Amino acid sequence: MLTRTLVKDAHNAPAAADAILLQGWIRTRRDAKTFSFVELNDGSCLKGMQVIVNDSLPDYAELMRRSTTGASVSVRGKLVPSQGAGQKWEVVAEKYAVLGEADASYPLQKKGHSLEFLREIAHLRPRTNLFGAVFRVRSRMAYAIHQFFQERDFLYVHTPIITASDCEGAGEMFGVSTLDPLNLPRDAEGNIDYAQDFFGKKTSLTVSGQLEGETFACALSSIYTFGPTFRAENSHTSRHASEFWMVEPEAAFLDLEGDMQLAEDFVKHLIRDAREHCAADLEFFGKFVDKELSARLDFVLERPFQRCSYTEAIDILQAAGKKWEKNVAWGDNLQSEHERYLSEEHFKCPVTVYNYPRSLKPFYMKVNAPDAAGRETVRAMDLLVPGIGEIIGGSQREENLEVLRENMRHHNLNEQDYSWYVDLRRYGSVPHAGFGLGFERMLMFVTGVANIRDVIPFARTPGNAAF
RNA sequence: UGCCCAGUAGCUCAGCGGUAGAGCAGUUGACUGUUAAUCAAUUGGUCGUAGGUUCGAUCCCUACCUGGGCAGCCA
Repeated sequence: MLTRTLVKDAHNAPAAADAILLQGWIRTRRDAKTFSFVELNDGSCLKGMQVIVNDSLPDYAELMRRSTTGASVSVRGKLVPSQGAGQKWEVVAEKYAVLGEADASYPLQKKGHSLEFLREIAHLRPRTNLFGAVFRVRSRMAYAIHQFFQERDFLYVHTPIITASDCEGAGEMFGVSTLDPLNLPRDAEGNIDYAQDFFGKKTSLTVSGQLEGETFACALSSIYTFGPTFRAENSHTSRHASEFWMVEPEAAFLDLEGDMQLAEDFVKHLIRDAREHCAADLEFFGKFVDKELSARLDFVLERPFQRCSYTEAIDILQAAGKKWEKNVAWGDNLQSEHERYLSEEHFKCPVTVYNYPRSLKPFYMKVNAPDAAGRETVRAMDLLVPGIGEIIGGSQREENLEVLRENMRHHNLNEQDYSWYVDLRRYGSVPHAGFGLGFERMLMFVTGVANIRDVIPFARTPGNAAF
């Protein structure tokens, strides 16, 4: 029995072969006088394999009638040097079968489609060059994430998807409930009585595994999570999705400085890995998606990321001599236009902004000593990247029990709701830090694809959960 | 959630007060070691939905729906 060869491997064959078996989908067919060219793609690589089907094969006319774009075929034949210029090898079919036809209603054509249209046929778009390439890179990057952390002795921890904790500051949550919405139980005050719900309390889909991740870092030293995350924000932008994947390393005995370095090494590792293992796909993106891609990725690899404190960033923005939509003053959030200016115009490279005003950040971030002007900051950091903006957000966590409690009061949080989290500071507390990287945003950066909906297999955005 | 843009053939778009057009795809034929093949012919549309203005609306107005962009929220 002849085993199947992937198109990718056939292209890399060291020598001609008397018999190989290819199976895949037809991208296009071109008929010549006594034979047809059938271009077969199986998703293993960008480039299809050119198959020559001679009219001497039995049922040639009928086979070609059924060999339309989108049909699936099984081809057994000889791998021979191509007579044409476009490829090294081609396959001369000896046995040729159409497994599944694709009639005229098949929506994918040889010529380009708009990304908006392809989103409507998300079940078929991986059959296009662009999405095949995107999802090959996505798969490789997921692998590279594990490789990076495993090599550094970070343990992979599976934090819960359904959670009763609210990683405050991360965003709105999707509720998880089995209560009948038409007949909700009420407590004495008329509020929904979650005590009668499935878990006996109010639960939601996770917005971050960070708090749970910290508990494992405070036992196993260095951990990471990598999984889906859910935010019920009504965001309509090209870089927000309601369901996305996040990588969240957390390490004990790590400070903000080390956290920033880890983030930089991590991002560079992913880019280097994509360069090495997805070269053909990246070349495709460089040609059809973003002409600057290759130069930008090289540039990012070559230089250290810039670092600048929030306070310095404010000074830079105020000295920029630009008219801002929103004025910049110490204590304000950096707006999109400010972040863009820093990474795209001022530093012209990825930049890590750190030590943000305490008032802007969640309760768990470690508080710095006040500066000369008495201003309070926390050890937070955001990695800003040209073209996308924030790709990583992280911080050193507050390990001091009393300061953490004070922070919780400051944020109007009930300590009882976070008792297990507070315990980490009560028993053997250690300095620790971590960050979250938006996997899709990283993919946008690596591929040059401008919309987050196009780097997720099936995008969930407000009002849209087809498929 | 706010502001903005767009919905016309299967796809990408043009038309814009007088009743609908192109390219591609499809179909038919020709030609050819082609590779987004080429050439010729041809099929295909209650112009997003509902109201309104008008003698007359795809075109102007309003609302809604859908898609997209930007901002906020963040990753």
